[in-house]
Amino acid sequence: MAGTKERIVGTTGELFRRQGYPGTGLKQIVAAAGAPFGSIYHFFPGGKQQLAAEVIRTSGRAYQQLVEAILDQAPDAITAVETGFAAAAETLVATGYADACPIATVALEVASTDETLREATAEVFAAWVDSGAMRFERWGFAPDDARRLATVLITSLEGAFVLCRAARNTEALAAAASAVRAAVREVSSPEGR
Amino acid sequence: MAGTKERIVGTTGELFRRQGYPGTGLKQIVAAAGAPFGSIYHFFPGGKQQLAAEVIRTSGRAYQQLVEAILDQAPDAITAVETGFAAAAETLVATGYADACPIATVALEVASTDETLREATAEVFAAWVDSGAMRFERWGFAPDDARRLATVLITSLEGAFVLCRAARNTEALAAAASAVRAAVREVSSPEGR
DNA sequence: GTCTATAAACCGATAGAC
DNA sequence: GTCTATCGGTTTATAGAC
Repeated sequence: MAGTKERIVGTTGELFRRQGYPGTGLKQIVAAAGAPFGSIYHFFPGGKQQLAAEVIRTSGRAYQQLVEAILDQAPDAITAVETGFAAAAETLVATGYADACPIATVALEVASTDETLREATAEVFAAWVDSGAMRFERWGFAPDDARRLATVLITSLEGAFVLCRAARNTEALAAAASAVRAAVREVSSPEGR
Repeated sequence: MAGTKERIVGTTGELFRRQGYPGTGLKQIVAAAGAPFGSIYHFFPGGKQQLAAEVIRTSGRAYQQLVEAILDQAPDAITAVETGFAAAAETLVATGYADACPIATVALEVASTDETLREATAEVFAAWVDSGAMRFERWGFAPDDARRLATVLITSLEGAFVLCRAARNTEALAAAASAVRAAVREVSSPEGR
């Protein structure tokens, strides 16, 4: 039994993921959330921007926990990459190529248009990198390698999401996975470095 | 001395790159292009959607030629990856993290909302992969490796653009470049395959 | 605090003068 | 082919009843 505010934030997150920030109207949000229009300005006096900032941070945190749950089951980095990309592909297909990254669309939209929201997306991505780096360190990598590999993992997923959603197939996800595996292996057995 | 239509298409491309599709108004387009409002519907009877479709294909083709010009100067794949990512980082910094991929924002926005425009973005990405694959073949890679590496190159760039524009630094671009290099090297000297 | 009504501005799209 | 005026409709945001 979620409160009205939580329902608005959750619904807005789903709409942002599919339609982006300017593409989603407040009217559509309250209609989908089953909430009265005034509730938005009751809970978010700062209007659409304040709602968006909270949505970015909330769905960013939720997605991070989802990915962490997957990564933490893996015994090593290669297995983690394998299962992570497989799970992403499954979700993508199962949702008709709609549910990829919850904030990427908004991140690109606000990067040059809304400094407040850009900072919110930057914080989310930074938290993801930190979270991933911690796990790569746990799998035995040195701090800078761990940070670099976590960045590689996230950028590869994000880039593959763009191509896969456009093409409506998972080819880019498979190719991206192979590159991340290569990057992990190169550090694990550094023969040409 | 570009015609009004070409000026509208060019201006719209720049606005889409920064603000996305629903975030850019037709009024803003004609104002920025110095064209009368009626010209849009004179040249694009299908309205905003038809204009967007032409913008996606046009800027997709232009960006492809830009990248090809860089890749064709490289003697081998590793050098090409190196200079390609370096050029992307330079452009990003020089434009205040605005000029990254010309169609990624729109691609994510329309992927689940406009089937016509989604197909346009899919065609552009497919052409990019074909173009890159041809060059990797020229550098000595087998057809499927070439296609996979081209896909890796494009997805890595796209994903890095998302994080770099959000964070306003080029760290993700550097990490992504290292992964693409690793993927190329792994095929060049396949010891663990 | 919940909900409705409405304001003021803006949207895409159209009509029609020139 | 250029340009302006305007139409409905929708947007974000607010005022105020309950």
